[in-house]
Amino acid sequence: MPIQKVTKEEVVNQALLLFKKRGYHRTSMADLAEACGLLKGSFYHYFSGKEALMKEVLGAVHSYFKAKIFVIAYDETLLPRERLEKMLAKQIRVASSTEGGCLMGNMAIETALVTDEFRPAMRTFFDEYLDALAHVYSYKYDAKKARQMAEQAMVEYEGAWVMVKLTDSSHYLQDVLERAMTRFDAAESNNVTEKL
Amino acid sequence: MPIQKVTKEEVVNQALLLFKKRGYHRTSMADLAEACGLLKGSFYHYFSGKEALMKEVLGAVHSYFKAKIFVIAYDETLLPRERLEKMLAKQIRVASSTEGGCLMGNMAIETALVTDEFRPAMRTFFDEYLDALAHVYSYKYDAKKARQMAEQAMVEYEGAWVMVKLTDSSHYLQDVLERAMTRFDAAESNNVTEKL
DNA sequence: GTCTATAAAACGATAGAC
DNA sequence: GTCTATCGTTTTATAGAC
Repeated sequence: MPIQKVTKEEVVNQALLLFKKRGYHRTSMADLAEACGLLKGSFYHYFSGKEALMKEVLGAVHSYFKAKIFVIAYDETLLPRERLEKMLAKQIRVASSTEGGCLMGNMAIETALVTDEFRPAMRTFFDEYLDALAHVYSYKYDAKKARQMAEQAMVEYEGAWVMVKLTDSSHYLQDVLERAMTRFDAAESNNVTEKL
Repeated sequence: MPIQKVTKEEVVNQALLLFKKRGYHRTSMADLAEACGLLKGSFYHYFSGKEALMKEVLGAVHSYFKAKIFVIAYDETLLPRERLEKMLAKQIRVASSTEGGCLMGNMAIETALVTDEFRPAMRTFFDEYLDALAHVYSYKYDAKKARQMAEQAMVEYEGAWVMVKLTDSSHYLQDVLERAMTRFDAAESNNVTEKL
């Protein structure tokens, strides 16, 4: 009797952990199957292939961020400053809770120039991410400046993971958070400050 | 027939181009051989294997940056501000001149958590890079602050490539340069500014 | 002959797919 | 579990320079 040993959701979750830690090309279907306690052939019952599996993983990450991270930016029960801090802190905490840093950033670096398969999903993710950050900054800055601040926070965050992976010192991530907050607070200061 | 079709240097250079564009795991020995006009077996007269080849590539990149980029930071014929701008602009120009962005950053993301083989070489590279940037900032800031500024420029630069790869818009890199210069110039301002 | 860069063929292992 | 393709690697042979 075809009793399902693991749900599709669990398979996606295990795949997320492995892809995040070992990357796309270094993670084999056998690795994934073993992590789920399945025979590797069983995978094709859930997904049409490795690419389709990764797309589901990216979709799951996107859904999670939409529901748990991006929404914070629009939570009107919090002050804008609190939203920014909560958003960035949570994102750092979530990404740090399992090995591998930011899956979207990793995949962008590893696959963006090799295949177009994952690009649309990743672009949408980062667009919404930037929109959320820019929305918070827009309480203090005009739209253009808010967008720049969002982009700056984003590139600092992604770049910080490069250094964290090499050095194992997480202060790079904390510094990203602190600077993002400092820039938010600096809006009242002089023009020179605003340009930073 | 000891008539060399390609020199070892040319092999390393071709490998650099391919590894930069397609990543380590997506680049096969056959790909590399084809790019050099050789059969893949012939590679093993130059290198003991793929890892050894990559190590040579990383060494070549390091040597290039030492000779052409890092030295700018210590060039006393230039003003400190000019050094910073020249350094960052040249690095952006060099990395953008061929596909794939920053090889060191790409490799850090792709391999740092999977193997320790390349880690020491990459760490040394980024350490010297940070030292060079911090040295320039140290003309305007104390050692600790200069180091933070260097780290910020670094993470912004590496993170910018994530966005460039996804969006094909290079403004992310120009913004990194502009902000690094603005922070350099902001040293004379008030304390709030200096913290950015 | 000896040396060496390349070609050619084939190795075992492992990949993704079914 | 089996398939086929391809991976990195190894081996053998060949061709030209000394």
